[in-house]
Amino acid sequence: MAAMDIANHLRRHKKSLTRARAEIWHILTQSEKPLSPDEIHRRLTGHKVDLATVYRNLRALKDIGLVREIDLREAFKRYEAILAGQHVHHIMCQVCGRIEKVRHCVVQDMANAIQKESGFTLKDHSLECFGICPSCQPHKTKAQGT
Amino acid sequence: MAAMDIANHLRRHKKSLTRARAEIWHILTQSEKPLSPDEIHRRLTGHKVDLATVYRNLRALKDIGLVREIDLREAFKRYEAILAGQHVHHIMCQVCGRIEKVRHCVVQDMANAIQKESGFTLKDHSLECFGICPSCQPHKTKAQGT
DNA sequence: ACAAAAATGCAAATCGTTTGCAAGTTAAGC
DNA sequence: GCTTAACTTGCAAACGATTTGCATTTTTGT
Ligand SMILES: [Mn+2]
Ligand SMILES: [Mn+2]
Ligand SMILES: [Zn+2]
Ligand SMILES: [Zn+2]
Repeated sequence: MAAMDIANHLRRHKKSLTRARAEIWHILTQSEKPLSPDEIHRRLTGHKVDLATVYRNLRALKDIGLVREIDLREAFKRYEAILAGQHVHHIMCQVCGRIEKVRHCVVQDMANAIQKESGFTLKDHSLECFGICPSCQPHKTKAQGT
Repeated sequence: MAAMDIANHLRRHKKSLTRARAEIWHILTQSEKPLSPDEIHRRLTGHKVDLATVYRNLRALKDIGLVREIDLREAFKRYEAILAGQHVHHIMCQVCGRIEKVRHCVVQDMANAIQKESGFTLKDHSLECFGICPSCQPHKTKAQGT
């Protein structure tokens, strides 16, 4: 989604391009990881924006396909801009919480199997991974014999 | 997880096998789909059990690996018994809400790619699918030429 | 600039889930 | 079977993320 297109995309869906929306969109496009509504709210610097407005706008942006909602088993959801129609998943370190993108998606390969097994037509999926990031890898030391 | 083993599994974790736990476990093992805390609560027939107790027990069972928590983008989480250490995913119909198990898991194949791309060691993942079930498939009619 | 449509701030409401505490139940050893 | 410590429960209150009603402000299309 090119920066210029957002206004048109919004207009097509009868949504206005407001100050809050522009700023939220900018924050999301600049972030290297998905952000929570509260994180976004705290990064809003210009004109004051209510947290409820952040929630309303995230939902609006999600509804028209500009933003993706992500569940990483936290108390809240995270949101990220969908750039160039990209499809990504995430992996979160179970030790330090670091989050990275995973561009591989092997689920398409699964769709046929699912179709045969259950008769469902696959439309969408969530795949979130959890593991241990390079910095948190347990150091391999020689066994100390108890 | 054989029915007899649950008591031992609980004991190993310093948990008691209470009336509520036994009944919740029974309900989960009988259900063909993951249930919400409220659904479980409503299915409890014997001695009265508080909803808070259902939540506490679901968490306890999850913590010791007897139960899996599932997020299907609803307002609540669902829970299912982990039988025989099985690893399953789910697919939910976007039209009627029907939920079925997906036994295929292609994520393992992805682990190597993730390891190479991000250096993360994969420990766990969530994969939930959304689509259209056989009953809800749009009927293919001949094009009417507008 | 103008009227209509959409969005916002603010405060209150929602709602799934959690928690403190006193009372009840279970586990384990005798 | 008792006895006690550990664990669990009911109940009501608290929590925290998210949503909503409504009066007011901003944005849009002409
Ligand atoms: Mn995918
Ligand atoms: Mn899997
Ligand atoms: Zn880490
Ligand atoms: Zn269906």
